[in-house]
Amino acid sequence: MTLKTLDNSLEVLKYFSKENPTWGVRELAKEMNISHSIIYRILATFENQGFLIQHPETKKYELGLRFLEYGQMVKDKLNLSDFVLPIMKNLAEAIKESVFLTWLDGTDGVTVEIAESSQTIKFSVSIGTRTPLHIGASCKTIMAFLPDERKKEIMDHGMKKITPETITEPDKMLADLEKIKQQGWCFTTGEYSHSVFGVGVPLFNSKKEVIASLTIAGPIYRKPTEEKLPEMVNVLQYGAMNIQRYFDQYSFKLYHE
Amino acid sequence: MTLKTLDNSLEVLKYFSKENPTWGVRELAKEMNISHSIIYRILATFENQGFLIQHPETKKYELGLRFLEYGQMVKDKLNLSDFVLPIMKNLAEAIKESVFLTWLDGTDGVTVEIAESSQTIKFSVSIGTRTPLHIGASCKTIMAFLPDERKKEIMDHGMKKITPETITEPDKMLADLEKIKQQGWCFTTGEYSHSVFGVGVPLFNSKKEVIASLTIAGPIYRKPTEEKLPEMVNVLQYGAMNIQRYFDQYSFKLYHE
DNA sequence: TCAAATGTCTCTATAATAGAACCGTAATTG
DNA sequence: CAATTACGGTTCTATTATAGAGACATTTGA
Repeated sequence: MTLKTLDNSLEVLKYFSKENPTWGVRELAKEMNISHSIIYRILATFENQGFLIQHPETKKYELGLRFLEYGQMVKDKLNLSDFVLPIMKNLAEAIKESVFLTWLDGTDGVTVEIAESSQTIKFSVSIGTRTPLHIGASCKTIMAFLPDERKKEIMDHGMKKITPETITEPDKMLADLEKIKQQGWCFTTGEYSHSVFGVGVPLFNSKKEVIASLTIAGPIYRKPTEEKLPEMVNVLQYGAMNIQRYFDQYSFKLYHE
Repeated sequence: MTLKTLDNSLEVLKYFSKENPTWGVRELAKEMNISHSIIYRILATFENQGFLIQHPETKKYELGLRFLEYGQMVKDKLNLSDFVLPIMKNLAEAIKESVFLTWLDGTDGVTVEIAESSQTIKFSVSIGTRTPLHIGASCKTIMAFLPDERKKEIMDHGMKKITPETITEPDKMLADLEKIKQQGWCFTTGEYSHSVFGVGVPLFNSKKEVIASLTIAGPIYRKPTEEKLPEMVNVLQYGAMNIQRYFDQYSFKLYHE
């Protein structure tokens, strides 16, 4: 059983996004179809604790500095920048496309580390970005290696179509995942964004459970030809192997182990 | 009026620190002197929403990936890395000590950006670190330029002594702050940590209210001599002036403006 | 100049929470 | 190896905090 008040409050917090970073009390109440009194109390409480701040003139609320602290703590705990990021940077340089690490978190994949391509046109994504597991190479790579019951949970959780290419039919998805699992990698075009391609490979914990994926992505006009794809997969798998070795060696304990 | 349930829950969250990143239900309940049922419900609710995760074997809780997202959003909003960080890096190189930017947040100063010294022995601090405003050069610099009633609030909020050098007597503090305000900078030794010196200067918003400070810090054995100090202050003030110009120019809107 | 929208506050029926007691399991210890 | 302690999780009900409508003073904008 969960606390309803806290649950609602966290739901409110989720409306503070990159697209909508500031909210007025009644504005947010209208958006959520909730009484403005309730929203007011929630926002005021978050503000009291430094999780939100209120602009003294506009009276609107936005995320507070408290999140810097917590975000940094999570980052420190993941401890990817010392060993994993350099590997990713090398990869990005070799392939000349952006490389990113996606972590499994419930029914989402979360971008936890990025090495951007040096090209002027490149795939770009923020740390902390959250994507449903049925969308795109980085996420489907993870989903493919999950137990069947987890796959079902994720599909039951709802498969939103965000581009025409997004797969939303359960049967089609299962067939696709099966193929990914067998070949050990995933290649997609236009699923996450209509102008992006991606190639992903999985990463596992010591119990051989999938916990993350390593993915390269770039603009669709640079997508690999059928002959070039195996080579790209090879390079990516080599990088993943190095990261995997680090996970194994240091008995990478954080999350799902 | 604030929501008690949410308030308590956020208080619980604050126990997840760098020093104590993982907590079991009863362990945390004991620490907080609260029934373990209550703690359990709070932790379970946070976990449900991805703000905490539970280790499947030890059953202990730690911060979840959701904070990566929020932390990054706050960082993006501050938008310091493009213009301010390079200035800080230049400063750090010129002075050969670490330089950091501290933001006013309630009764605390929060480290929001860092340029580390290239020396092997250097002052090091994490982004998001929160320090009471009465401690150290970076914080006292801010406090000195706050209105008197805010100073009183901060002192009433409690002045913990964390080193022998920490000033905790209100009268002594006020005299110290007055001096800082008049000279426009602050030099401290051993207040934050017994082995650290710091020199700080204030930064203001468009209404001339203090919102942050720029500080250099290093090991106490490299602290500037009385003759060298003015030069160091000069270099620091020059950097601060550049940052200030950026704040003014781009009508730096985030927080306290 | 008037009307609509805003953040904040007050009130009370109602619904959610606190906290003790309990459960089965896992770890610890004599 | 048996007994004890500690653990996360659950159930129960008296108590308490919350939901939600409404009012208020300001501000905004037509």
